[in-house]
Amino acid sequence: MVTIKDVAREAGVSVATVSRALNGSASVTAQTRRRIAGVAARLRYVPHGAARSLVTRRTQTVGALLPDLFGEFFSELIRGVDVAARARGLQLLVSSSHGDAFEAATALRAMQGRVDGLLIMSPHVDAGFLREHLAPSVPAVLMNTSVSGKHYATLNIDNYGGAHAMTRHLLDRGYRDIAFITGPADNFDAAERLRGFRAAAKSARTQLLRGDFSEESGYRVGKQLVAAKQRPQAVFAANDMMAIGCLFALIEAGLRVPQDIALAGFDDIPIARYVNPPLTTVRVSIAALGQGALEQLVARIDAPDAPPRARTLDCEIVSRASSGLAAGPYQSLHQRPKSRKHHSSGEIS
Amino acid sequence: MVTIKDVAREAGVSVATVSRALNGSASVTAQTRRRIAGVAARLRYVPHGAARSLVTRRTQTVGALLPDLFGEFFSELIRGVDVAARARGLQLLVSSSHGDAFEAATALRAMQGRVDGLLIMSPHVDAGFLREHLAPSVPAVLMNTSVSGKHYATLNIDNYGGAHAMTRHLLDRGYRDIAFITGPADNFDAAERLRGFRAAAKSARTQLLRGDFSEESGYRVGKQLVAAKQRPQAVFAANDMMAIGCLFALIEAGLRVPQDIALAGFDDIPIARYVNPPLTTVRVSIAALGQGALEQLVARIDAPDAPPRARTLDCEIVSRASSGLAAGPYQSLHQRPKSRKHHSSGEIS
DNA sequence: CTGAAAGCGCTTACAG
DNA sequence: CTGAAAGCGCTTACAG
Repeated sequence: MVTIKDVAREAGVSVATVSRALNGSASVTAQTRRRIAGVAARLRYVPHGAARSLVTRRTQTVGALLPDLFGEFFSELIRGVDVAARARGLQLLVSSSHGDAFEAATALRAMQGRVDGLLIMSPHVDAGFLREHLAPSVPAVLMNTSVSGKHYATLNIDNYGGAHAMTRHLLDRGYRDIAFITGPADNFDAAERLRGFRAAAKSARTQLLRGDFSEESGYRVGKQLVAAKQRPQAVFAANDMMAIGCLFALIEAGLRVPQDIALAGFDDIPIARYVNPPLTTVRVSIAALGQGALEQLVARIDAPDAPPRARTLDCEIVSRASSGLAAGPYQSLHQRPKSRKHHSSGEIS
Repeated sequence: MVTIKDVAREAGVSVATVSRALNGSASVTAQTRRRIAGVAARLRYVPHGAARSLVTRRTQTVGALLPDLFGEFFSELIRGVDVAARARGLQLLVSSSHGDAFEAATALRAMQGRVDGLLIMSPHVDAGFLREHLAPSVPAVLMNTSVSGKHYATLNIDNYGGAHAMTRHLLDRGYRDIAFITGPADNFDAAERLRGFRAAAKSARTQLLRGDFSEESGYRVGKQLVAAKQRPQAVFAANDMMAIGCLFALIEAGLRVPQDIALAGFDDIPIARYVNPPLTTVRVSIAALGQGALEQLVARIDAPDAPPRARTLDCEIVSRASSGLAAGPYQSLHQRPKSRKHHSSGEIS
């Protein structure tokens, strides 16, 4: 391994000068700097990150604690974080799939001391958990959390507003009898979406059907609806996967969407526009969530003593055929309003 | 910040003893160990990762250099890596979206010295690039690469075998006139898939149509096919996105799939089973790719001087309605059919 | 079984 | 502008 000593010896200067030259300190002759840079390049010198971190107290790394890495949502989230991190020269340490609070705590502790700050999104993380496992000195931003923004920086999707707007959208299209498929009872997003639906649907006939965010649960609810004596005019599912499961059940039973029953979801996952009919849904800019969270974290690292901010990201209604819009012309994934790239194993061109 | 000194003082022992107790060294009384563990917990002591890395020469971190983090493929890949890494107590540093070789080189250098080993998948990375930017002392595993396994550990998907098996599948179903939609000319996966098709289709009538892995290119090829005087009996696209683009063009023109023309893709992206008719395709276990790569890397870290291995992962044919299978009952994403496995080259060297 | 001390590779006041 | 030296927090031979 090549160290700063080797460079110093080779360039005929002290290690202090090498350090200053390579870190762009002003007090080095242009000539000396050039010579040192040349030697460093020739020797393929790469500074030892751990040694530097030990003395600077900075790792140039941020950690992301996520419930999962898989699926549309997390992959876009992490990419948003990655892009914003790269723009600031920060590395990204990820950790996910913590089945329980103990695993989440282990991951959280393992990250402390290796990162300058933490992005946290986890169902296991509440105020008590943080008090127990997160050192107060570690800057952190909580995402999609019910934890109060009083003591921690937070960034939430406007689940309430999105569900409210979608409910109004359905009401505006004339649907007066609307069923809502709920998400898991203990899920913060699900609760907020339900709250938004309830607030907007006060004047309508409503019913709640229990789901758990899975496609299967949507399918089961769809079967129930098919068997019911009186069907609602529209179904609003708390996420797209349930809406799609429900859609399959309705179509299997020979019902027409939206003529017999309208349908809407939440998330705008890519499959939403591929199903038949394409699904009306609420779009969340997930990349913006990731990017915004990283920027909030950087601000917090730079000014740890500033009061934490509680931010909320807007949603957008995407109206497609499942709520009554006429089918449009063919559009590829790449021509969507907000274009997103899709990679498969082959697309590593 | 709480350091090992604080724990030592509080427990009335030397820092050496604290270190030994906390790291599970045998030569510490159970009683001393207990006392120290108690003090450490009370003080919420977390060892400083950088300091430890500096002396142990281990970071307990592996880096993953990927072309992107977004989409089905990478999200599943990274999860496979993450799960395997967690099982071994390793952290995961990710870096992606390098537009050119310079960015990839920057990312590669930034990771060196912060990780114990590297997982590399990048279109910019070839033998020359590695010679230039990767220190020979850094253990690495290359994925989906054309770089020879002589000098580097590699892990590839069996693109050749998968394409070969799919072509045979189409031949077995009686299609004798098969068109192949190619991927980008300079893409390794695309070239291998083409090679597999050619080898298996020797006895059939074939034609090649140029695509670039994008949905649009598949759509364009579909339009060409519709306009052609004589159509092939089946189309095999080098990836699913092109197959889906092609499918839309065919359906738009009023052709029936598979009655008028059969269709197959490669990758088994989730959308493949949602389109109408569901798409016959080649499935790659991407999570297994990520997991396998991490395990190869760990082996390399543990035995840097062992000769590098070149491994290949099998693919699996997933037969759905687009190649003539009758539509089955409703199945959710999570209940995807286990279809027959084909066994090909398996492990080389 | 435990402690004193050296040292990992770097940065940064402090002198000059 | 440059160098000698201290020190970041930890681990680990080396003594005892």
